[in-house]
Amino acid sequence: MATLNDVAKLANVSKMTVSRVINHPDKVTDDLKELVYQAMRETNYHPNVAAKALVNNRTQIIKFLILEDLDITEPYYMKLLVGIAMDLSKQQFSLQLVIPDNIDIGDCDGYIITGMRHKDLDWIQDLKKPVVIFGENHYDLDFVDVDNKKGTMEATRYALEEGYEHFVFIGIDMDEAFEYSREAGYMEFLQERQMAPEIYRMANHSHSGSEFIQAHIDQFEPNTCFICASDRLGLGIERGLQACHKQIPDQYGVIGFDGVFLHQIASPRLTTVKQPEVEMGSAIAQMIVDKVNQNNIPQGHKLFAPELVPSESTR
Amino acid sequence: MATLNDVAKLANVSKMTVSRVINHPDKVTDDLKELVYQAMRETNYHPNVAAKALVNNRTQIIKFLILEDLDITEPYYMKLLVGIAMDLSKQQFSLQLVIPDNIDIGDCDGYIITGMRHKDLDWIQDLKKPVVIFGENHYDLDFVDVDNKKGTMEATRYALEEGYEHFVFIGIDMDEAFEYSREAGYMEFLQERQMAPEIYRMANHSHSGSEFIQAHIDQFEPNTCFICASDRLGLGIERGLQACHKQIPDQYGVIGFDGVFLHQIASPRLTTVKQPEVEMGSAIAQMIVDKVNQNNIPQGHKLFAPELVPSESTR
DNA sequence: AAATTAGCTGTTAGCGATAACAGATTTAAC
DNA sequence: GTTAAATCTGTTATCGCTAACAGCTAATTT
Repeated sequence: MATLNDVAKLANVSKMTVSRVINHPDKVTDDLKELVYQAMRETNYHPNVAAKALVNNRTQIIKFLILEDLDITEPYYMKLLVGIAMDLSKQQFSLQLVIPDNIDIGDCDGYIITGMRHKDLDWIQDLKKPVVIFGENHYDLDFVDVDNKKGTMEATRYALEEGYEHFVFIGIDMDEAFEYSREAGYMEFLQERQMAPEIYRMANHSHSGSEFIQAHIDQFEPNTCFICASDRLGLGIERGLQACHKQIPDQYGVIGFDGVFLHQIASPRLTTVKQPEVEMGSAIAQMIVDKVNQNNIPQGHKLFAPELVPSESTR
Repeated sequence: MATLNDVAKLANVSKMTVSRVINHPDKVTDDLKELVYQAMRETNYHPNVAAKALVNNRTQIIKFLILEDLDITEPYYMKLLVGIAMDLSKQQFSLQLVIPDNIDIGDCDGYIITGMRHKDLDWIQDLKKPVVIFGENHYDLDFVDVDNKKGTMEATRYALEEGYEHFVFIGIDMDEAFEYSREAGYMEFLQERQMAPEIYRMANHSHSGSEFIQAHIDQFEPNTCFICASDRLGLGIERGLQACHKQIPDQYGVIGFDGVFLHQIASPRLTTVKQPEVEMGSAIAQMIVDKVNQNNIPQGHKLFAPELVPSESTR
């Protein structure tokens, strides 16, 4: 591998000039810059990450902490991870995956955390390195998330446009910001139209959705659309309706949330609110790298517009 | 952070001795070793990865290449990744995730590759760094995989023990080693008992399985058990049977393969051949690290015994 | 008992990069 | 035209660690 020195010799300048061309190009004349760029191309120069890390007292490592139970979330993070990993490597950072039962050893330059709950606030605030959260929160922690409220709002609007007359929200019984936002989007849309919301909350499992429907099917008139807080619940609702011999999408509609894998394997395929996972991953990566480079200054938050993907579970 | 120097001072030895205690403990007397260990504990010493990497001309980075389409495999690799990541970080390596549409920049010490197909052989053999494959192959490339043959063998045995009389294999129409091994396990088991195998191959999608059953249900007498090459196919077979109003598990049994997420959300829950993903991940990590440390010498392969997990889709 | 050897431990140099300072050159100012 | 200021480039030292060699002590040999 070519080093700074090789480039410097070829360009007939000092290592320092080459280094400056890379890190402070404004402090070098254009002539020299051209020379150096040329030499870099000829030698196929790529900076040595270890050396850079050493001299900057960095590790070039970002840790990705998944605080949720993997058995539940398994498919969810794969694409997010891809988005994060792609962007981090472009910036010469690598990723370390950390899950709870994996004692966290070794240093890093920053953390990306997902699945954060209230109880985690204390130790997260005590972390000495920059942190970015995936998932909205009200703690002044920088975060990236999908616009949950907008998602359910559009889902409800879509259900209305497709001619359903009743709208029931199937939520997750968790005391977390994303759930409140999803409920809020649904409620706000209905209230603007003088309609009363109807919300049920349950554990985020397909079987809870299925059992719930079978136990309460009498309460739900035909032409009802179920807006669900997750595809997993949506899948369960579909199953429950099928067990009751109801027609989807004619008699009942179902809309999920996430658009991560599960909606594809549902039958009928689930209309869902799809999250732009890869882009969100990139954004998180960008945010944590910026934060590392800018001395841990706050970055605020970024909400991504979800996309309603119509499929077979609605008309 | 404490450095070698800090430890050395506290223990009243030279940096070199401390370094030796870590890397060549046999070349240091026990007394000194104790002293140094004590000092390391007191200073809470952790080696600086960047410095180590720099001096060893390493990157301490392993790349994980996923050559398959992520939309298909999404949930599959998450736990494997966790296993790999856990073990790699223990050895002070970090992971870089690489997928095809992500130009692969930057150096690394070794590769873990999954989803390899025949056509990939050439460039993989040309890689200049150690490689370990996830997935069996006949190319003399070191690999880790589940014992595919054993898996379908046990699945078929289980179906027989549960009283099914006919055994049909639903395979994936891919010309790859893992598929042949899965078929071989099924065939061998039947042939030992003088029974004729019956194999159908199709695309690895739940919908292909479902359509296949609906088109050919007449060919399959009751008391047949379908041994599937994937949970995805198993799920589809279940759906097809249900569409034909057949009883699972009484009239027909279904056994999947993988045990990665999908079997849980099937209804009835799918009996499956579960792969020990996390352990396989650890093994891959260990293998690639050994290979890096041992100058790229061949490591052979490791097959992991799968576990048959009975559930609702068989008696 | 002197000479050889084996076994530890310490010293030096260098991995590839950068910050801080010093030095050289150009430009501006009087 | 000399001096001061501004701008650019090079030199030196350093980040934390380890290989290679040098140096020392203690054990072994003759």
